[in-house]
Amino acid sequence: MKYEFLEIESKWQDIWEKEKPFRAINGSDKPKFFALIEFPYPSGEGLHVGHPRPFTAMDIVSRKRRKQGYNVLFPIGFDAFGLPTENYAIKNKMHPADVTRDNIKRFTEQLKMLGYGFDWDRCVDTTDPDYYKWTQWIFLKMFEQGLAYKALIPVNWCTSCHCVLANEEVVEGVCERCGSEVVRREKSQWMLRITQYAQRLVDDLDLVDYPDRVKSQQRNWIGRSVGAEIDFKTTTGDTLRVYTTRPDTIYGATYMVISPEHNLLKNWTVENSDEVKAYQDAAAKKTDFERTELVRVKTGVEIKGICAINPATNEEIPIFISDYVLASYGTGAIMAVPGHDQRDWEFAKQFDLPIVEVVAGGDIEKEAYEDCDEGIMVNSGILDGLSVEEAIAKITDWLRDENLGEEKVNFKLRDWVFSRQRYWGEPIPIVFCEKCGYVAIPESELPLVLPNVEKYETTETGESPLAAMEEWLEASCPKCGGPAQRETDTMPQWAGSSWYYLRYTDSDNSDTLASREALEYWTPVDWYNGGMEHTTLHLLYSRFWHKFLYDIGVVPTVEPYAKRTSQGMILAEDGQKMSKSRGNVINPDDIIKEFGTDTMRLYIMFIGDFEKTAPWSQRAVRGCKRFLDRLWNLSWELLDGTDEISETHELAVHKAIKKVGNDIEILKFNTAIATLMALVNDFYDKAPSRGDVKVLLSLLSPFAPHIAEELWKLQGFEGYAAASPWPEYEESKTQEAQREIAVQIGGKLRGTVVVDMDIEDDTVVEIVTNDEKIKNIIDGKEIVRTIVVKNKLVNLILK
RNA sequence: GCCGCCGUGGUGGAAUUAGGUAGACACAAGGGACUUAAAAUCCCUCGAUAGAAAUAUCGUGCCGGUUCGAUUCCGGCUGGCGGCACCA
Repeated sequence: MKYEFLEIESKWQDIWEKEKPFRAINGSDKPKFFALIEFPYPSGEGLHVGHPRPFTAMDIVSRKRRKQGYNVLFPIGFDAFGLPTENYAIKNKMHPADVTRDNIKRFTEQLKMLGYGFDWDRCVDTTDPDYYKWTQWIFLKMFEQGLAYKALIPVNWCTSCHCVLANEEVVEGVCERCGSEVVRREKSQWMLRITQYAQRLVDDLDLVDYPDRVKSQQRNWIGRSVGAEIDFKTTTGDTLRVYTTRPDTIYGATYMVISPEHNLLKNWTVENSDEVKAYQDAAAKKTDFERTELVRVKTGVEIKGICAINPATNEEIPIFISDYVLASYGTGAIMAVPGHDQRDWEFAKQFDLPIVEVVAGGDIEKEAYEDCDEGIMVNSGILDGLSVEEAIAKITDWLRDENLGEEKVNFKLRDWVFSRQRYWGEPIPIVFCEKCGYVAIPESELPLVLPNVEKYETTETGESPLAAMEEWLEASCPKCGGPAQRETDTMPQWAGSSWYYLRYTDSDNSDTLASREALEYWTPVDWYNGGMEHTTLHLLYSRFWHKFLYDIGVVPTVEPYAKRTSQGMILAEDGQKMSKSRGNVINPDDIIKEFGTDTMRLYIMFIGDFEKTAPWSQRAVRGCKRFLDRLWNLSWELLDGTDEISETHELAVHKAIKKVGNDIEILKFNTAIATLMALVNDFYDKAPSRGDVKVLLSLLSPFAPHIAEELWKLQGFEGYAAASPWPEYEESKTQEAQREIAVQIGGKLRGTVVVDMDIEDDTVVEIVTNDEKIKNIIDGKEIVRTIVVKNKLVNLILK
């Protein structure tokens, strides 16, 4: 009988469709396991080979957990709002909702073809009003708590998407999505106060099991730093407050700088106001990209006629405006310490300002001495002779006592720009009333359904397409009943994905986003696998939302995800990123058609270290197909022997159970598969019993579920391979009775001997020294030292 | 510039948890069997150099250190990848 993989695979997929063996049960007594993958964005291109890598990995883990007796929730859904769909709809003159429906249909078919054990009954779609009702509800709760607010701010404006972007969506000065130029614009935008959670987002990283690279990237992005705010008086009676992480260097502050956007001085008796104004105007015109990425020659203008007074030295120091100081960080003004800050040093050189050394140890003639952990304070009045650490403590106390400043923690994290001038997103459930301001629509009116519009093209002016729709715009104020205008911006794509995992626990609930009972049972997510590219986007955003929901008593846990892992990217055969424009995209459908789903699943897991990038190899796919062919040829006929593990293969089988089980837990799917391949090779050397094959099929079933199920049935084993308990090994049976150990002379391998496991060191040495070959080498020399590593080696040091 | 990760055969990658026989498993290549032939399948070889062979020497980016012993630990360099970046 031939291995008709296509027939076998569709047969089992039909059975799963009908019998729903992968359904998760609410209210079960079993221990729960919540496995999560990042739900896909249903693009027009369909699945690409990047998708199956994380999906298959978590499918394997889920299937193993089911076999281990867990009630497993492994759900799937679609993150379907967003720009690509809208752009595609515009281009092809379709409605985004229709495009979304078609794409979801295609994705669903493809995912089912890959044989994933998803609980399809809990499938969510972020564009479904029954779903986004709760996205809007969460927004209203945030608005209620003052965490959602509207502000006129300089925003990142994508010149191609005609839309604002969050800081997280701007990569190297261009739009993360389309690569177009991002410019600065002043716009009134809805904002979410994620900064209020900055400290907790940092602290609680200690509570979760994330890879270090993820934790450090989030910490880096949040950018916590400890320093002090210090007040500097000006000669015109103003107070300039600055933020510094190095208050100890205050005696070296020889000038001050304020950012061009800020007008921190009330008493503006500037002698050269034209010059200052011109500089401010020029800075305003620059994009962020120009301000940060281009030539970093320091520019600036001195504000003439006003000086600041250094509170430590009581000396008058000049004040400059310069665009190397950012308005958005700290207080928007700094005390410049050119001796110990390279940027200040460059500026001081440029403008011929005094550079004073206050920490000894560097050479401030050449460059600023920044890394002065070991330096000693000099030229610093009360701080002289102290270490930097001591000086920081002392000056901070002094500032507080003198009422000149205080310790202060700052974050790089900015509030989240939450509105988008696009059609295909969740409407923001707010109206604007002349009398009452921004007013929430009543909860009872949710969902606020996205209306059908004639034209949903973007506008150059930066207005949402909804703004052109009068029936939409006109509303009445829920507070005073007077005329009001609806918000026309929509939410960003990250909104729906910030809480979707919660919906899975109780996806049909119409009274609440999920019942308390379901949340108590299922959350937190036990294992969440997703891409590194979401570390400072989705992963951070959803941690923020979750913490908010915890604070208002909706969810029972502080953190959404107990454990996070990340897959590496799949590159094209040429080592380049796969992309349509390069024409090197691999379509999973083609692989499945030619080799079958099980081969596809195996290869994508065998390709290399799961956490690292790996290039696709069309040839190597054959190796995995060959493995399944060999397995099929070995075991489609009824085998001889008992249902017990045979004595012949006892060692190999027990070792395999241990190795495959452990490897799945630590994401070493490639070596797990290698172990299974080696086992089949063993079975070719010496015929296996039915029991040996039973274990093999059970171990294989999470990886290649269709063929495992088919062979399970052909052998007449009870029930389904997927439902059979995960095999157990006996530690004693994973140990060989004898072992080949290395014999080294002076650390160099000189031979091997076979000895009994765990025998006495003395006995091993005796065997080794009596070995013919070793004897010849030792002959005539004295053994000065003998090192024995049990079951591994003997090393003899000769003289 | 700062933070994190990585460098192993012709190729993808094992071994790195705790220092202990480097190259598992697979791809490609070469040889053989079967076949009219090809494909498929099965068997063998496969880091480099020398040798008929046994074997010897070298070999995990480079230099050095610790150690009986280093792919693994430490220091320095070099190349690559990812993130952050005028954040005071």
